[in-house]
Amino acid sequence: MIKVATFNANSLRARLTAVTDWLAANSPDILALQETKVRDADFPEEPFRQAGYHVVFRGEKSYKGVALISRDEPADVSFGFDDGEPPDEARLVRARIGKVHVVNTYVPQGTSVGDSRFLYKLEWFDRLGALFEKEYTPDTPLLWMGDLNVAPERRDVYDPDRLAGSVCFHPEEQQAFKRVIEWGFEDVFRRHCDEKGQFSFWDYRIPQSVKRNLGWRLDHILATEPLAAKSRAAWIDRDERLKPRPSDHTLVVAQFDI
DNA sequence: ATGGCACGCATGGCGTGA
Repeated sequence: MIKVATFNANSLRARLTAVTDWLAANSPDILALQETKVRDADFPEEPFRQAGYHVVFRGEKSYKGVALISRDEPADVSFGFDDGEPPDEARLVRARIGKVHVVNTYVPQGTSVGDSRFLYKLEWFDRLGALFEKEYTPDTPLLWMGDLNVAPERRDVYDPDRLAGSVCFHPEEQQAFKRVIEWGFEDVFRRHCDEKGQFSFWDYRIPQSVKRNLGWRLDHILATEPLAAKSRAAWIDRDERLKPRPSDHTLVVAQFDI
């Protein structure tokens, strides 16, 4: 069995102890991090090495940043897109880890509907779809995980009527996301849990948002069909979000029998 | 009521996040 997880840390340095404690307590084989908010020269590699993990990362000052933390040494590591447009390396890292290919993305949040950054987000999904098309096949044992910044369905936000048309819960984003999925992914979390009210993000600004469960499901673990068929469990670690000084996201976890 | 809170920064207010 292998265990994989994804986590938007909202600053790795602010969350370093939380992440290393979580690794020690949960022993995942692969952890995908987003929003590390640290330039490569300042990345805290040593605590992960001491914990027995390999780590590859790409970040920039203050914003963005992705990392892959793994028991096995990652092979064929690459960052960003290679499609002639700006590569946006601090949002995409991919590698082969053991028998599995992993793509870890921090999809642009989009700022607000109509903003140029919202259009960039929609294009970003198209670029990602082209990357999957070019680099993999749906038969590849492939994991796509990360902060994808889209709640795909009504059951994935706390108040779908109120939030209808909001950034991260907008039909155009959902369609762009769905187009990528239709290339050959299955939502591994949804394979194991179809309840509403299963969230991975709760806004800091809403009082008692976690206890009131006013959240969004924005962080996802998807897999191609041959790999999804081997998944045995998936869950959201809500308790981590209830600890002191949390990220505004929490971890999504899945296990595979491989 | 479109607020709030957390983070990083050649900080003391601002841009960003979602």
